[in-house]
Amino acid sequence: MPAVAWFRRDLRLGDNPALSAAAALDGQVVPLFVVDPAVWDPASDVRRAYLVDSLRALDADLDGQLLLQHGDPVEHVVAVARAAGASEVHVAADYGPYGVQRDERVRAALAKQGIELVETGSPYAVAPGRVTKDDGTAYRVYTPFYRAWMRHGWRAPAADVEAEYVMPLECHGYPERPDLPFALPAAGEAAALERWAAFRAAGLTAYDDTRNFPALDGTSSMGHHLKWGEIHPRTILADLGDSAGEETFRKEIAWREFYADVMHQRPESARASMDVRFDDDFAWDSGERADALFEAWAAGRTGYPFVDAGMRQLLAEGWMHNRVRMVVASFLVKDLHLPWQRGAAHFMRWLRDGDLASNSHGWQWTAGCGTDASPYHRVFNPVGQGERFDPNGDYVRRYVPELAHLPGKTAHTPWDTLGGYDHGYPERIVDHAAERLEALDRFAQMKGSPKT
DNA sequence: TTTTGAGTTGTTCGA
DNA sequence: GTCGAACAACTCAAA
Repeated sequence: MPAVAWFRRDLRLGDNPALSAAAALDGQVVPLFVVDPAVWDPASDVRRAYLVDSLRALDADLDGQLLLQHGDPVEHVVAVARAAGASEVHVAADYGPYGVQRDERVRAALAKQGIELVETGSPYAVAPGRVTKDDGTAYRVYTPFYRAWMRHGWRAPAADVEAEYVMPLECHGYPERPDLPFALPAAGEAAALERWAAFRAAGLTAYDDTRNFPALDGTSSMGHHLKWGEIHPRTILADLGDSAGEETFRKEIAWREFYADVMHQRPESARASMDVRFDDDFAWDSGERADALFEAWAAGRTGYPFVDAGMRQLLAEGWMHNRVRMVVASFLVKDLHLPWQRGAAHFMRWLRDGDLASNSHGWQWTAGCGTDASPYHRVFNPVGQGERFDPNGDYVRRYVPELAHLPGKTAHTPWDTLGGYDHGYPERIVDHAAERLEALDRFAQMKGSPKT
């Protein structure tokens, strides 16, 4: 009797314990992916295109046996399991706010047919909820979490699977892949393993030094592979030693796990500030002027070159360097006084690697309302950050053509440079020094102590 | 039990 | 130019 392996955010065959568990029954497996309107409909073109690419790669790895269905998972998972005569549906546990309730509904519907939903593993090295303080509650500070996560440890990568893949129903085919004005990086398990090998060979040793400089190819670019589970973090961790670069990269993996753990503990924190004062009491701006400022930010027309380069990179590539993500986030929240949720939604729309937990909590860190929050007085200077992390101005010139004529670091200060505005670059939409003081003032006006 | 010190990513100001 | 202090309040672990 075959078992169903229902893929969701684990689009790979290697190091896949849920797939191994499905194959362990009698070797026959129905590999299923359901294109769920609840996930598909709100997704941007970037995210849709990447998902289609990733599904095609998985299908190829399965010799064309991936069964695609479109619609409500409750309906389709049950129908596929019944058609296959399966008594078990195997999944990797999903800990996201939507995934948890979806899986509850599917579990209940399957149970009515005498079919079991079996969870094996998760998209994390350590499943959310496993690392706790001695009193059993969850960590709210990263560094203690990291130490406890290291002590907890994780399994070795799972063995390769031997299975016969079968398709008991007609396949619905791929959803339409939107045309993008740019090329996405290659999707799929082979591409993920290739990128990981290349990064290990070329970038990992210097990662500690180079990851903060957006003009360099110093980051791993593994985010989109991890987001869809084309590689498991455990596969990555198994390759990491103790050099400075490896330790720093392990800590980045741990950030992903920390934020997933926090969101599991507080599902509403995907949209709501952990410190509720920031949603209830804080003096965010709104209205026509605020909307115009938001549009300028989103389009990369704030007049601050480093910010604009980042926002334009996002639109041009579906990706933004992490250092610049922090700078543009700080600018939206502390210079424009707009709520972090507006920026987070824009990021999730455009980032090919947008992960709900990391995105929401990264923004909350910047806004000062989240777990392990940035101190309120930590306001990034958009010019200083540019001069420090893009000292030659290469990053700015790459993404802001109106500044391409300005040499070296002068690209960061067109207002101080003769001919700085000759090619149509916009004036600064706000005065950073003034808005920094305004932000500090609004924080000071918020009453009481943090309410989490 | 209480106390103490550290805690991803910063900036400004004054000496 | 460099350097330390100040910019809060809270969480957590260790002493």
